[in-house]
Amino acid sequence: MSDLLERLRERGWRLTAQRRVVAEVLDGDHVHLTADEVHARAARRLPEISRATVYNTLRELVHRGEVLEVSTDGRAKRYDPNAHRPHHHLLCSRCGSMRDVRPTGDPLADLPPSQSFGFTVSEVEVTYRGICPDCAA
Amino acid sequence: MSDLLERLRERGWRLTAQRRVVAEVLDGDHVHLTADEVHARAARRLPEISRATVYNTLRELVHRGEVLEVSTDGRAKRYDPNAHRPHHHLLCSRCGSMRDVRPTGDPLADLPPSQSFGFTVSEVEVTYRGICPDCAA
DNA sequence: CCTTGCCTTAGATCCTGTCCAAGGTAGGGT
DNA sequence: ACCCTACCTTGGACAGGATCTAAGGCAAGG
Repeated sequence: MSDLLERLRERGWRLTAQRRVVAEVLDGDHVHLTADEVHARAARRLPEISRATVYNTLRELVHRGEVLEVSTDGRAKRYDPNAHRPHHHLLCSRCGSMRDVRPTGDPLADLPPSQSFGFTVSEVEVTYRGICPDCAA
Repeated sequence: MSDLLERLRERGWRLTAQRRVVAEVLDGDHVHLTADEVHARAARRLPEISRATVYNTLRELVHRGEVLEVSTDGRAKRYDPNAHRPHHHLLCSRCGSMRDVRPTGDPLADLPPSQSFGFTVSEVEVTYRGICPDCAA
């Protein structure tokens, strides 16, 4: 993700300490953090960073297609830095944690035109739900 | 859904005017209403019904498997009375409206065991996103 | 028809996320 | 190297969705 910042700057993104830290946090563990978790981690390196800035930055990264926003059943949204390789998610119904998965098959192909009801379909999201090893223990 | 109330009463559900009205609202148009929409419609027949009761009743219907709860990307959850026939959803990214769809193929079968990461997977949800005919117009 | 325990209610409260006005700063221009 | 100015950041207010609470209401078994 080091080139991410470079790429964005070329597209006219003003590079600030706050944005750098947010990007670095996302680049880190490749987990799926909530906005508040991103804020907490960013604040370890930049204590004055505000929640609003984290939200703003995440929103823009999502907008620019650099980060994926995944909603998790009414809990806080999670942010997935793995935006460039198509994949789906495995969600723990108990604790809300997630993992990336790459199922076989193409669900978009599984939607016959007769089932489109006039929608212009552009995206499919597949969510597998279950109990994660930690919660099962 | 007329037998729904019967079924629930047999399982020890106390039958009240409020619960009856909520069930009737859901049974109606087979659309996907939000909790507030359910409340609004219920209030047309039972003006004193409170939001809390609608939420309580919906939560229980979901818990008992009689109604499906579908989250829609940070907007209000929607409630789907079509809980007994497996299907998936088509969601308008602009207005949040939904339709049921029945794609071919079984996404659960598309998740190889090597991709389960120790989760006990019990459910798959497929969400097709796009623009509905009304919003495209 | 009475009693009991489950329901309902209004309103407070919580959680996520967005908005706002005021002050700060990156970085192009000179 | 320094200034400007447009863009960013900030904290706190705000909004929407959903849950919780304490007090009173009522279904339905006895």
